[in-house]
Amino acid sequence: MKTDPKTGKRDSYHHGDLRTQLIEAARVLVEEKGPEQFSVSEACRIAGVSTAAPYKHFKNKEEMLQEVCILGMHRQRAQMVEEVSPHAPGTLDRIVALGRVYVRFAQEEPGVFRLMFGFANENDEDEALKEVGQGTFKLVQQEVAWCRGSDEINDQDIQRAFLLWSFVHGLSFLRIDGKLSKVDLSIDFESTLTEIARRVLSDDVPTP
Amino acid sequence: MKTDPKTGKRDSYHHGDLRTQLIEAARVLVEEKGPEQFSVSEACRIAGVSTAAPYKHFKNKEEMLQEVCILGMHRQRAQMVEEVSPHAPGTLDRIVALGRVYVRFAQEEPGVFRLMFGFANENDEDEALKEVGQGTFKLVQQEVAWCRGSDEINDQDIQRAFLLWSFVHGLSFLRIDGKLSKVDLSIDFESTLTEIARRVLSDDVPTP
DNA sequence: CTTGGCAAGTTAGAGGCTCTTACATAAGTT
DNA sequence: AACTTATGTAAGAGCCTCTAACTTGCCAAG
Repeated sequence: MKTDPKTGKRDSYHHGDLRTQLIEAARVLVEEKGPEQFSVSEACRIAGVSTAAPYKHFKNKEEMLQEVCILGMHRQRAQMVEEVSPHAPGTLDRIVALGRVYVRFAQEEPGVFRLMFGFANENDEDEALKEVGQGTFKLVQQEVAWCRGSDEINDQDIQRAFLLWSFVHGLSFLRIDGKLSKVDLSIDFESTLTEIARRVLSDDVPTP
Repeated sequence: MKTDPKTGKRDSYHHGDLRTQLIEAARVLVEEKGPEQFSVSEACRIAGVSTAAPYKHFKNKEEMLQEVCILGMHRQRAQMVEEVSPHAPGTLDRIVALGRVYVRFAQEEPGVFRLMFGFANENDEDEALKEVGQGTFKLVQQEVAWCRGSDEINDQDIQRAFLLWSFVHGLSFLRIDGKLSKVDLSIDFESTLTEIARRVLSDDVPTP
């Protein structure tokens, strides 16, 4: 059932694992050329099947990209959970860890990261997408509440979690869009994230 | 030289103002359907010319979108300059005004706003784009320096300006991507922006 | 062991898009 | 009036997405 990577020919008529391999091919292509430039045809060439084959597994191109998108969100979340775990609950370190994963994921998989947001707005109806996204945001809210010394998330926590999210989101996009190179200042992300978390989570900030 | 909006027919063989009208049609389409969905053919239909006509005025589709992009950046900058002027230099109000324009522009012209960033990364070579973008960022840096009580921009100012930019950038994108509606908390942008500016520009922030 | 059904491939093709080439027309210049 | 240049059209190559109809091979029931 294996495909020959050179010729794209298969042993048998049936592919065996086309759906999975198409998603992986799509992921690679999205990363290589950006979400816009991705074409189903090219993914077919990689998987070694006819251009009509994907339509047995996906409704259309969009649904294919959606799978890439969801897998990306799961990877991101898994990294967050892992990277947060070494730190004691209720510490800034955990919040910084979440931010670090966010920014790093954007840098390591800019194509998928773009897809995750260039996409979700139009496909807002999709429940799976919405749920994963909200779940990840809940992680941040919970950390903020713990930092405050409470298990319960209140409105202020949500507000502050959203501010932190906005910040790392903007930072991630500016970074992958190369806007940082124009700031001819090298930025240490670790300390920047810590600094921002401190400023957002402080209860009392003097007016400058 | 006028085109009949109903039939798309013209009085004369020559259009007279095709370049301008194509850019405007492109802007409208980018706004209506998003930068991805924009097609040159559709712009031609609106302008009432053959699909080959644009190629007398633009190298390709990308160059057409680039014009839309640059005009957008100029609009954004003009709004900033105007909205900042009523406030006294060296006040937080001016910084907040810049942020307000940024977020508002994203909301009022999400298509063009997306284009301005989904685009610039690939077309980094283009000098015109780079210059306008850097110029706008310089505005923020200058305001930050003034807030500090100096005319000279130092490294800390650049750093802080970049933090502010990251924040409003992320806020803008999360907003137009509808991620805010999922935070079932209504957010007052004016006070949020003020709060963030305060926190970023403070010299001394207590550790939470 | 045959056979009928189903899942998952194929080929062919419709209709859309970008962009090129060759030609046609208007407008300005000498 | 003739030449030149700018700006339009028509036709078509070569992509793309997605559909329809056909084919192949697996699996289960008789």
